[in-house]
Amino acid sequence: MDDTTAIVWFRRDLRLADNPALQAAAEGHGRVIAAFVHDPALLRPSGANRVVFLHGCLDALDADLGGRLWEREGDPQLVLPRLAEEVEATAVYVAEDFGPYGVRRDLAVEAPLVAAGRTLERVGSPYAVPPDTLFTGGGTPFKVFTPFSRQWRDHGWDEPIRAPASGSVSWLARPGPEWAGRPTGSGPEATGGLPAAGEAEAARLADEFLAGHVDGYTDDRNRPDLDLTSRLSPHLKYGTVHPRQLLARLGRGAGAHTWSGELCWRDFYADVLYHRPETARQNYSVAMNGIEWDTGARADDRFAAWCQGRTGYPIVDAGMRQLLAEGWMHNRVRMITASFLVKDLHLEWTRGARWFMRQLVDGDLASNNHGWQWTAGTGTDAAPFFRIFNPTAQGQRFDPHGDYVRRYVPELRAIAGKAVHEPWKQAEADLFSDGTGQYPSPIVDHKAEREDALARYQRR
DNA sequence: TTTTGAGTTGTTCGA
DNA sequence: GTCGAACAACTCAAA
Repeated sequence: MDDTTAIVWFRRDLRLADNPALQAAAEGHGRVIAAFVHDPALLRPSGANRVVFLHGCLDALDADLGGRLWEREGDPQLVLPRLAEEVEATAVYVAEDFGPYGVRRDLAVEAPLVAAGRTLERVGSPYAVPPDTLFTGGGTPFKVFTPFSRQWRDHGWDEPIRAPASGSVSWLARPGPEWAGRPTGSGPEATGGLPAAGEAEAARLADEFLAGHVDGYTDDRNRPDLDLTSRLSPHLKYGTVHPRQLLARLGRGAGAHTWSGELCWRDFYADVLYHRPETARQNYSVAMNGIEWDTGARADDRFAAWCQGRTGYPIVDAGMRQLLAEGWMHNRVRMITASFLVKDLHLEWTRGARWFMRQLVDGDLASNNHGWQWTAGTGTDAAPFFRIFNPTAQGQRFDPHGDYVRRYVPELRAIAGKAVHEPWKQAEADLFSDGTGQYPSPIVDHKAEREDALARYQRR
């Protein structure tokens, strides 16, 4: 350790434990500054939900640092070099960002730093196995999940490192006077409350999940009514926990294997997006570019109905309303609602992906947009595009008692059991007996739209 | 180079 | 209700 100053620039790694960038900075420098930059370019597309969650994470991090988190607002390529000069830092440490914007931003930040005789040190990443690590025998990036996952498991990951003991890092106090305040997000915030943020909360969720529901995860994960998933996705998004910390604690059971596969999907899609950054907006499979999507006034009306959870298909509406209420949706229902937008309403996946990104507290560009591409049949999945979810059958199968639907769609609470998935079969008097307002009739006929979707995909 | 097996998560239909 | 086949045809990855 020498007598120099380093900046640890926190981005989506808002934790002290198992943080290699922080570790490297503390080992190499006598003084360390913890910094976070509120970047308008990232703030703009984020909905209020993620901004609120982010602020919770920053509050927790600042508390863990004894009030020594330096926050700034502005374009990082201006803010970071200025801060480095102000505190005479010789290096800025970050966890590497592999997203399309992150790669560009970090190069733009690095140039002026280097010009001033400083360095940008990329140490670690938000992934168990970072992008650009695994390749096929032919040396190309993987395009299929299963062979990627085999190599991912063979490759393995580092053991987590502990948080530095308190007092072992010389965190510099931030200067007064106090910073003006954080920029807030745009748009409405979830009406039903957002999940708790911060590293301690992530650890609590992990403890709870790994001690309990992980065992039944293989089957239970598909049941939105039971809601036995880990709820760790927002924490993985903001790095209040690293996947490595979770993988290190997983047992050998079937549930643990299935769940680690979800972490593998996260790494896979990050790898795919890194190698094909344009697929954040465009079809991964160019062969699908000819698919005809609906546009115009009727399409806009249908899109609005979908967003608000008023399609007349109960499981779809329950999911979309859960998203509005909580900024989160159960993954099975994400697939059902996505399939409905693309295959029943014939709207382009990018519209749905943007709406999800705006609402989701865990919204991650790679996972979200490539999940959408999987549903739309434009993505990495080589499987048949005629896989079209039947929203009624999916509801009956995965919400077998109708509890999930009734939780989020009050107009249907008068219908008991699984019959709630087919409200159009109810006598009108029974349907609205509790006076909670009118539930819409289905805005489209699934059977007909399924045929239409098949035809469109064949014509492409 | 050629061959071979496989590809997250499904639906419908008919026996 | 349960079960198996058909749904079309292609691309990927490894042998």
